[in-house]
Amino acid sequence: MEYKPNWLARGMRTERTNTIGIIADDLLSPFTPPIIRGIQDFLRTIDYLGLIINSDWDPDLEREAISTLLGRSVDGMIFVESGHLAPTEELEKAGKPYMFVHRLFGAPIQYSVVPDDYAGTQLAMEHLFSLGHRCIAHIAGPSGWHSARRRVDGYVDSMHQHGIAIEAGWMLESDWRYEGGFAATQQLLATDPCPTAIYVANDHMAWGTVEAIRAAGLRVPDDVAIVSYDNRSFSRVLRPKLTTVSLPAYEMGKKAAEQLSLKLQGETVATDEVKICGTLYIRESCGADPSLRTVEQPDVGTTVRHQLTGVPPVSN
Amino acid sequence: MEYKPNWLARGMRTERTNTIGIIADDLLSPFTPPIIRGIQDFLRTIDYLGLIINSDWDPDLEREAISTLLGRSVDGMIFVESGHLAPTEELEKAGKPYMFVHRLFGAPIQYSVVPDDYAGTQLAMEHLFSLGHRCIAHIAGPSGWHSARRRVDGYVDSMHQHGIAIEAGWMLESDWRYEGGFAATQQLLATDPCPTAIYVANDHMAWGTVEAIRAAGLRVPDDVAIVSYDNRSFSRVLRPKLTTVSLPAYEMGKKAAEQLSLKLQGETVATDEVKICGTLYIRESCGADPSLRTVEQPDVGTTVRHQLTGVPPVSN
DNA sequence: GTGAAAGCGCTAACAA
DNA sequence: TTGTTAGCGCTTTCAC
Repeated sequence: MEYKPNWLARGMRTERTNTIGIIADDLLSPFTPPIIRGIQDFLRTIDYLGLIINSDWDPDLEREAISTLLGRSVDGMIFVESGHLAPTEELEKAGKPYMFVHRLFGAPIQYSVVPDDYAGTQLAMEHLFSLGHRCIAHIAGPSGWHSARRRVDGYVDSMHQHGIAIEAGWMLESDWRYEGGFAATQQLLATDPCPTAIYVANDHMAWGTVEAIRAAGLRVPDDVAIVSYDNRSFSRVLRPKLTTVSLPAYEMGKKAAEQLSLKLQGETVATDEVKICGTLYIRESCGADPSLRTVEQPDVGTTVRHQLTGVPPVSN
Repeated sequence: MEYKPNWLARGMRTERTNTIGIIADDLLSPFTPPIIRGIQDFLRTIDYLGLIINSDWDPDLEREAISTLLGRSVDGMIFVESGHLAPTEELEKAGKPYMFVHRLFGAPIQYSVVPDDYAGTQLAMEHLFSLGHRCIAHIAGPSGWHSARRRVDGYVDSMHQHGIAIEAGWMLESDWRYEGGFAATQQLLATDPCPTAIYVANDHMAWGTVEAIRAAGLRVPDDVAIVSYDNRSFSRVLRPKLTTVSLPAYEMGKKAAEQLSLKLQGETVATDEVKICGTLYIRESCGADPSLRTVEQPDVGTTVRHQLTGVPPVSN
């Protein structure tokens, strides 16, 4: 009968606000929006809402955010790509449940959802093997990052599992960036024996790899095949379109929210890291048969917008 | 003395929660995160927090979101890229202030912050003129979008102001996408007289333009110069790096929050659209003297992260 | 000036 | 089962 409860009053009484706090390093980091979207979509199913604060990688801001959120009586918290924090004393004292998603640095931590970079790497490597490649090089990210190290492990193990020795110079550490990928590739092309395929640890560097190969007068994928990682939105507009393993940001966010909701209901949740594996998006940069290509989903929203406005779906 | 107020109780008493609702079409739309970040950064200065809900371009979801937010007693609302809504009856009845940011379609509306695409276009065109170009073509976005139409107006007026006639075939409507830009450019290159510069209405199409020009055996910027619009993050990793006018998403969000805070304080705010002009990022695609290039700021957070982790700043 | 008390809307506990 | 009431923590009002 038109009755609309006042959530403030209810929250005051029940000590439950149906709100959680989300502390993100920075909303503008590339994976933060999809992680948060995943969180939001799960929260919606349990009638929760999220209050988002940016900590900008600043420990003081992060502490302040925790304090602010506690003052708002949130029921729990999720730390998104939060850099460094072991939960503050204040958070522990409050006894509210919390989760971490996609912590990038530091030792592994409890109640944390992370990408399964090792398994994702296997996906990429197996694809290359299935296409007949055996001389596969790897351009890695900076070793300070979890993801970079795990992708290296995956590469090394994968090669060994196929009984292939990794030649000197086939594994290079770079910096995640276009320029780094470009430079590393130039080095690689001067290697003997020269690899026929390169597993590049992220899409940015892979872009540089594509351009370096072209600059050397070679073609992708005919002369050198490329697989990379992340499935950033530009990877399907680059030519050739990149074959890449997705970093399952959305799914990770969803999972973290799900775990949190379990804790919210008082259930005991396994403390160890939850690993989520991405998917291989088969496109053009490996030369796989076109019939194998992943069918691309339109970006969320663009089809609805299309129906609404008559304006065609736009890739984001 | 360690006293921490309970915001719920305070809110119940004062009818002020220091919280606003943010209804976004979709957190994953490219300009939504920077707009929200702008809102958040302003809100922080007045001790407010934002509750974000995605409406996914669905009028029903949007109505539901308004209702949810009202139930949470937010003090006001901001609609981010919300497609269509004239405020619902319920919102009006609640008497809470609200603002729109970056409404993409439909008739102009009150209390709305939008990009000044006309002025931004002048920036782009003047840059081209200053480089000596007179034969300038325009690849436009779909005419259903405000931004596309205003960018066309800016182009046409700018040409006329310089006393230049727009040749037949110099103005093409496309679809915002890489493929559209590519195809339009091929058409343009077959035009006589062939333009020496192209003003492309967004970065995505401009990417296609670059590739089409290359495919025709011509060079950017030597044979054809390109300016575009939006300043998407990939525009500075594309080679040549795109000279482009930014869509000032962050600033728009900030402004909207500022306007809302004025309304929150009971001040009367001008009802007409607030227009925010972007900035011209001079890079490589127009062939401007290197000394004129805009100095690039590192992405928010990456420098802090650098200090924290020893890992170099990464472009997002 | 200081201090006590009422009441915001709800739910949980208790009484009938 | 149904109905009544106390009280969550704060601010505002009103009495002193």
